Amino acid sequence: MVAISLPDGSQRQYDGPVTGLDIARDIGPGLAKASLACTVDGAPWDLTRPIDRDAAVTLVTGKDEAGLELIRHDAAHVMAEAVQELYPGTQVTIGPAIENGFYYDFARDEPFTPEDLAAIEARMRAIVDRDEAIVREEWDRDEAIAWFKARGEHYKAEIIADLPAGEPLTIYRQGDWLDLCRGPHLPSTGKLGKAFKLTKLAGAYWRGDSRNPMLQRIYGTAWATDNQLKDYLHMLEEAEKRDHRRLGREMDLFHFEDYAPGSVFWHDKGWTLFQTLIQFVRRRQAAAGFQEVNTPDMMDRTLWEVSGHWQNYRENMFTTKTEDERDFALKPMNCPGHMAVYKCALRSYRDLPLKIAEFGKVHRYEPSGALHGLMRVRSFTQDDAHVFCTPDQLRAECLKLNTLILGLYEDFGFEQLTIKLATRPEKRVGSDDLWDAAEGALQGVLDEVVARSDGRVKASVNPGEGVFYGPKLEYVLRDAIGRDWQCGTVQVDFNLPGRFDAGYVGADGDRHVPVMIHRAMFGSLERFTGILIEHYAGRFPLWLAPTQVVVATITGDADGYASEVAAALRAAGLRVDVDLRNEKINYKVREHSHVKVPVIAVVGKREAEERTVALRRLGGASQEVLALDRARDTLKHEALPPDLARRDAAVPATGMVQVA
RNA sequence: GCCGCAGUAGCUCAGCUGGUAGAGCAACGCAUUCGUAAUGCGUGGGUCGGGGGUUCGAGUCCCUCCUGCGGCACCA
Repeated sequence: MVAISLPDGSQRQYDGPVTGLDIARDIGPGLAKASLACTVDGAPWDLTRPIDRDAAVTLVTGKDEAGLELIRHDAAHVMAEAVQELYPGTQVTIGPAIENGFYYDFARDEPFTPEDLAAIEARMRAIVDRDEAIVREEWDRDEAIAWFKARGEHYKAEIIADLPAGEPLTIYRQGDWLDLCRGPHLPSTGKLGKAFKLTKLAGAYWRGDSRNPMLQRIYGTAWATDNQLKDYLHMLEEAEKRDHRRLGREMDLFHFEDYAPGSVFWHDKGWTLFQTLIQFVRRRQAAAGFQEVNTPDMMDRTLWEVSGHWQNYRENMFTTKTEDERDFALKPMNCPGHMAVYKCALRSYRDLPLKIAEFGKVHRYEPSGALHGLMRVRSFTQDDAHVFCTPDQLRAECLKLNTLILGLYEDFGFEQLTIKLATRPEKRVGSDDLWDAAEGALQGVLDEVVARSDGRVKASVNPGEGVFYGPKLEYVLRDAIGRDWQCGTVQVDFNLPGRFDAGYVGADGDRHVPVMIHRAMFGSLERFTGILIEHYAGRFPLWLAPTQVVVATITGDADGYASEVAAALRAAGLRVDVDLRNEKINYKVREHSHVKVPVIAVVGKREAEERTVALRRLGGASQEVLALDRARDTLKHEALPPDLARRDAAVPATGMVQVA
């Protein structure tokens, strides 16, 4: 007897071994049809694999996340079968399910072409039509290795050889084709359905290591229903519409040139946005006790040797030799410059913590394949700072930085965060004792931050991902369409101050070495601007919009008044354009809406006579007619950056103009 | 850096197997003064990414370099 308990609490008795499919059939033909796999006491289990003991069984369908994953995994297998049918001699390697889809890495001398994708997809559909039974088999390890080797499947043989000995090794057979796989799988290829599509071709290193040969990866997406597939493809189109490279051109924010790969040409509007962000950070960090400095972009090699960059970061640095044979480097980081500022005076413990900030433009030679719009560039501006403090102050200072950073993100609506602790890398300076201390300090900070965050902040570890001089906390934020971006960092550094022979006089009158904390909040201002463009899809909140208001006339009669309106709004600090062109108002509204101007102030004869403006919000269909003074005050208030808005809210309004 | 793909007017793109370039939008000019997402007519604009080669002849074929796109690797 086998007793099966189901998720609804019911129990079923069977005389002997039973399969998930049997159980599903007993419950109903609809469920039998919909079931893809099951779990047995929580473990994934093939639908047709016998269960010979009492167990809790759950049936998995395409509606479950686990079911979708099965579909994607099977899609990978079916694709591999199709590829090997069409292109004999191609070796299979690995093919997992991933978010929204799957991929499979193949080894083949001939490159796949985009046209091949269509052929492969067609063959996949044929395999689904064949409805081949997918059968689980347990094989002996050595036999499996020999079997794959005999067929020239060297990668697969290598994978099996690396599997821990003693564990049962499972092979899934579908038709004439088979693959090593942990499973589970669908009962047959027909169950896969046809809601899939091959999406892209790419190279990928064997085992993810750039020293290994490059394989050919084919990506696809797969879903339980055609509608889900359609929705997903539609979502991709929408994401493309908010691509910052496209919006940057359409909104006239910036451009790139072939002769400066990875360096931005900011246009007036983009630079206005960029500077607005800098002003915002500047106010916030000044309030937190930072002083702002500026250090040279180019410094002598000897400085970089002291810092260790010349030895550890050279391949990322732009260097130059001058006529007099001196080596210089464009700064890839601001820390050595800030060390110089710190060191140029005798520091006492009373000066600590000393917080030095700089909107420093750094240059890094990034691999050509890494460049990507504003997101990955070779010259960028960091909202960088270094906190020099005593070891006793370290923890409290890290916590203060955390508060500052999280507060900043909230003002842009980024509330879901992951903070990763990146620990010591292989290539590093300093003793293990120092690394132990630094990693311990950050772990402690992280634990406290997570504990106090009400679940908004998640923590994880990135082993070996620290910088060569110290471990770091990486702040990863999630944007409006669910993508994660690493922006801020807090790095603890017990090394650089010593290398630079920096010191302070303690309360005991002796000389001590300070601890240094490196921090960036937005990280790269260029990249953060790109993230914001995509996050807001170009529809910036009023305070960030490069052009906040366009005053547009209906007829030439209103030109004089329009200029008056613009002057009044500009006097209130707003960024205003005037559109006096001899065009229809429809045309003007359409054009300014396309470039995402948040407010269009329409003025015609009527408004001129009544001294009003008709405000039209981006995306809105209606207008609001306000007296000019009223419109000015409303917009001025709305255009306040969040920090200044809070300050104003905290101070009872007096009707007096506030001086920033 | 590696794999694949691409580079034609400001933008989006067409240009079959080689026979010295085309559309829409934008721009400019003229007319139109028209109340909330495209007024009409007209005009100009390209050494087809750079260099080299094959050919009587190259946007089209070959080589090479550059840049971009999608991944991989790397990373803010």
